[in-house]
Amino acid sequence: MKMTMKEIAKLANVSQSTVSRVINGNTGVNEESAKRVLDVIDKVGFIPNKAAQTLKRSHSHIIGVCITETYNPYFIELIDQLESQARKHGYNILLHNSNHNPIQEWESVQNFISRQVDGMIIVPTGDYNVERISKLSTPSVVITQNRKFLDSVGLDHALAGKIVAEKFIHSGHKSFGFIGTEPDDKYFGYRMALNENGMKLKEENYVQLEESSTNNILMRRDIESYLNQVGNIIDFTCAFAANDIMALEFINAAKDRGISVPEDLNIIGFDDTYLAKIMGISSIHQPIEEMVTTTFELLLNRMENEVSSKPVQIKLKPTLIERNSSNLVRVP
Amino acid sequence: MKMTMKEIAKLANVSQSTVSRVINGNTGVNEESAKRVLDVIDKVGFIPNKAAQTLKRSHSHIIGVCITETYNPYFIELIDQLESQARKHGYNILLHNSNHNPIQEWESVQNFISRQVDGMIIVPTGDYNVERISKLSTPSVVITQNRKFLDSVGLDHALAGKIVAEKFIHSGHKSFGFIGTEPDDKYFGYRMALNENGMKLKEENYVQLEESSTNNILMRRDIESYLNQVGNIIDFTCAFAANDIMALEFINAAKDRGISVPEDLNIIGFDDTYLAKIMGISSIHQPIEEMVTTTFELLLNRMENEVSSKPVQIKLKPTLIERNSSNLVRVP
DNA sequence: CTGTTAGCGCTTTCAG
DNA sequence: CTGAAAGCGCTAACAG
Repeated sequence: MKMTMKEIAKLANVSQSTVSRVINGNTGVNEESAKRVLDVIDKVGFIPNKAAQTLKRSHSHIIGVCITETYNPYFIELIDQLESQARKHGYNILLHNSNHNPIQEWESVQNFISRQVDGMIIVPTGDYNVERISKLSTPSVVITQNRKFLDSVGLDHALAGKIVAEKFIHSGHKSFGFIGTEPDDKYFGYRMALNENGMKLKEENYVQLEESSTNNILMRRDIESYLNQVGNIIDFTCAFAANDIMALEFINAAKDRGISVPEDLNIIGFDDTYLAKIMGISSIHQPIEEMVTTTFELLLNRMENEVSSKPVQIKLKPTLIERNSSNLVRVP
Repeated sequence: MKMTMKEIAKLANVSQSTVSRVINGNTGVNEESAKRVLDVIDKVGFIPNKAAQTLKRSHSHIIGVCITETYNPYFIELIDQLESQARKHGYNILLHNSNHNPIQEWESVQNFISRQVDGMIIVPTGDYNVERISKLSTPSVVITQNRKFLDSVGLDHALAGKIVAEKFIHSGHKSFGFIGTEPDDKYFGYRMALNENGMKLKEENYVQLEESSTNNILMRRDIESYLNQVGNIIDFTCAFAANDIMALEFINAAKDRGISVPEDLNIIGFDDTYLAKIMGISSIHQPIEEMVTTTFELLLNRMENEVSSKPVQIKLKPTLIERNSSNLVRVP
């Protein structure tokens, strides 16, 4: 069942190298023999062994992709783009999930190396491994975030925060909230823009979720506990959520307490996943397709040119997609 | 930067085969030399070339996975399980997405073969390729569906339909709806159970969505057009949706017309994705983890034993997870 | 316990 | 235009 070139060669009455030649582009092979080879290949359904090709050519046409989670639908759209654009360029995807675990991340990277991947695309678990990844001879690019040492294509999160802040201010809001895990650029950009406009983000209006709340039971529990803590009285009339799931969960929790969105509370999420689309939640859109396109440009460039120039940091621009949840009705 | 065993051997003053021995389990190697080798490996960060190993051992420790879409969050949970369980067994995942396209599916399979995958796990696009896949020397198992010719682990969809039907009848409903693309086992099981209980599923209560509605804009459009067609009057008080997204979209569309769930309309979805969990939608739960576990059992078994026994069809049992959307309030 | 040797299946000079 | 031959990095007899 599993043929080799040698056998094809015998069947077609040519040498193995001729078989190889016709498979790799036909250059300089007599039409007759070429046809004969092609016929045999077709008849027996021969498929060349890529392990051997990889060994010989020392490149595999595989790209290792390591993401941090699959919980957020955002990552699915990312995987989808990655897979389809990779294929467009003639590459396959070896997919790993680090689950936010730096050790697992490093193991994945080692695995990629051992498989002779031609490049890696990584959503890092943090700063843990980026520097040593940058020292490897296999080119990598960070996606979704910006990190030193490596090419990276992310989003201008601070600008996202600013856009949201300005939208809220423009709508006439006076008290603001934030829903997220640890403070990040989104948060800082949001707060700063608020300050610049003479507004303030009160500390008690930071609905802080545990970093580990990457599953809905925990997330909802954290939200409930916040709400109970403030006696079910939400002191803000608008809030920026660090992702769409958080936005949605907060909206649900509020609704259970008779607080309606957008009537009593305006919410803007982040990622603009289909969750936001289905539920009519305003959200900061990340241009995933463009992000992936840019990532491949960088990666393919590094793969082709040995030249190791300085890493570049690309920050794409976020845009606000307005839907019902920030559609001021009677709030302030 | 990229070392080979030969170089390690030289640095550690042993032969290449000794290096190979210590890497592959240390059996029968003098402790001294072993330690020396290990030290060198550690110092230079040597990682063996799996392409060479694959070529030599003629197995790759890769499993090819080909799914049909990423739109439904159900598939994400599937990918996640597949990846983590594969890793647990020492395998990596090569991920492809056929996008419901049989031609792409076959290309993926060929690609898998060329990469010497040890096995394949496939969500088929239909019956197009299963038979010829079954003839390949690489073992495969179908997941999520049941198909002839190949080992397959799916769900008892007809039973799911029956469970839903009985739940609705038990709640006292008298008129029933169905939301989905083409009629399938879910639908038939549902209708049959209804009939057996003296009830009827009227043809005009079949909210038929285009097969291609695998993105929310199209799906919503189809729902809207159905609703407009029936003059915004929903003739049923309960409906079974073929997946959670459809359920949610229908609930939203109904809500826009002043029809509340569960007050005026009960809905049960399918897949029990986090969408259902977050939104409080009752749904038929698919035991994804168990499904994947079973799939690996079958696959690993085929991979280890050359014996080609008859393909087995496994149908796991669905369960209904009741949430708010089927929580009868005043409907019938 | 360890080194030597012969390939795994393919690509790629090098001659002819 | 085409065959012979070397070798990619590794494993696994086979001798010692």
